[in-house]
Amino acid sequence: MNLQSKNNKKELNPSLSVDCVIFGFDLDQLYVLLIDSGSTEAYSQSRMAVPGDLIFDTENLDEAARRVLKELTGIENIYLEQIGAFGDPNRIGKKDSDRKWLESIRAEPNARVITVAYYSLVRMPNFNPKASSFAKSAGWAPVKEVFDLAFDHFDILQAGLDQLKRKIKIQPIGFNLLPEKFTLSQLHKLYECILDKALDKRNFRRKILNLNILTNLEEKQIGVPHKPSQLFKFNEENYKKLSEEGFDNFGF
Amino acid sequence: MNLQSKNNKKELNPSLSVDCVIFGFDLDQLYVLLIDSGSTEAYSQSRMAVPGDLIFDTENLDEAARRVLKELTGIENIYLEQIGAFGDPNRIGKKDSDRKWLESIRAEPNARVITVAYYSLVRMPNFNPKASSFAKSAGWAPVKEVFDLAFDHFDILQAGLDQLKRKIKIQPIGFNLLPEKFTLSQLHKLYECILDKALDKRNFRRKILNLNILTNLEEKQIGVPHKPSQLFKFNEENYKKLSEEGFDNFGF
DNA sequence: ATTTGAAAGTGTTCAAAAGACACATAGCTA
DNA sequence: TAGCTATGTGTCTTTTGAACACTTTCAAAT
Repeated sequence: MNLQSKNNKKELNPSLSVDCVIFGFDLDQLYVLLIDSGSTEAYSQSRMAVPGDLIFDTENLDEAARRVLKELTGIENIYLEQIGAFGDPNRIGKKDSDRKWLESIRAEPNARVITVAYYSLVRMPNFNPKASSFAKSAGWAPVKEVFDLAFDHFDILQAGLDQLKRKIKIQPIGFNLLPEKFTLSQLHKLYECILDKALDKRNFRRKILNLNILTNLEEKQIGVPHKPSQLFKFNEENYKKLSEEGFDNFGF
Repeated sequence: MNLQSKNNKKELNPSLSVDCVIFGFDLDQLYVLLIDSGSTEAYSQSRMAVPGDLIFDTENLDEAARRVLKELTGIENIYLEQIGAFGDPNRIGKKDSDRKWLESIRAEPNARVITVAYYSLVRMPNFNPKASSFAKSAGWAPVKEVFDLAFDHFDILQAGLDQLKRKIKIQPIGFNLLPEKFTLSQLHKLYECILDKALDKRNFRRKILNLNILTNLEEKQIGVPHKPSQLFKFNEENYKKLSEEGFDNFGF
């Protein structure tokens, strides 16, 4: 940082926000939590976006992201990782609909806003949007059915998804999307959804079991109309040992 | 982004900067370009930092980073990748020396500054700090000998190094650090320096040659006091083909 | 009671890649 | 011409990845 140029007119004092791409998984497909930032008095069209807020004075970036998540979903201690900063001068004013919305709602609709994007993984059943007060118009959308979002939020979503794909190959963060007790099939399905490709069932099981980061709960599914599956949970201690040994590849 | 809370006192209008971790390689070890932001009239202690500047009104984040690089080194078209945003409220005021420096040089020494960090890879001989007008006090420091930098720049350096390690395993960006013509030993050494571990010579050669992204120039080193080595160059076309086929692992 | 449907669970074989390892060669220099 | 120094090369073993099909268990329907 070179802040010697004290009074250069060209310098920037933008607003700064965080935006959170919140992923969920319902044992069948991957979802993202979207809010409808339209449907206000002044702007009535639906306008899906990733939740976010301006950053406060005293909080660091992670804290701001956690606050947004907490306010929206009530959930704390969520898995959270920074995607990066998005700061195109025109990022919030590219589309007509964005400009109209900004005019309807902001004192300075042309002010530049730079955002720091995060993605996070939550256990979907822990958050039912309908039950939240904040989220009058929040809901889970299947990631594959999202094509268009406010501002550059579609780019942010894609960047989050890319990072999740990369990350899940080198750290077992996927457990944050599953219930505490889960079956190998569910885990298998999760990896297929995130990586967006089919994985051989037997090979997947062998590999994940060989990692030794699952504890077999010696407990079975009940009430399912087929052979009941063993339930497992994530074994954090073994995972710690594994990572200390310098583990860095799931190889899926 | 949820900008509905127009006039909330707690919101933030920070300054925004970019900081660039510029890596170089002299065929022997990895270097980082540092500037001495001390040695001004008002503050005379040496104070090494990564180069950076405030972001201007009209430029996007990548452009700002490129501008900093250009101004400092005169080099354009450098390989550049965002590391992420660093925004701890206290990131520039943690150390006594930082606070003193800020007081000596800034109108509002306590103003919050959020920075977007980049790392970039340059061919060291293309930039000799001594020859640059801007960089009266810029110089290359061996990465392994850097222990302490201004603000949170040491953290930023480490984050850049980590990202470089990760990235070089899935994209051959290392060529940006080598001269256009290089030997396999030089490439080998580069990978060892970045990954900070020994790699078997024969296995390395086999793997890198099998990728088919090197063109043998049928040209030899001259004047070396040992068996002269073949020279190679990076074959961009073959690399493009390779990545389109879905290549994502160097496996070192 | 029997059948049906649906997902669970399980091993082997083949091919490819990773890892370990040692000596002859070419050019400079003294 | 002897010595130094880094180059360049191949094989074997082990590990990992990929392909592949049938039996089992339970609930639900008949």
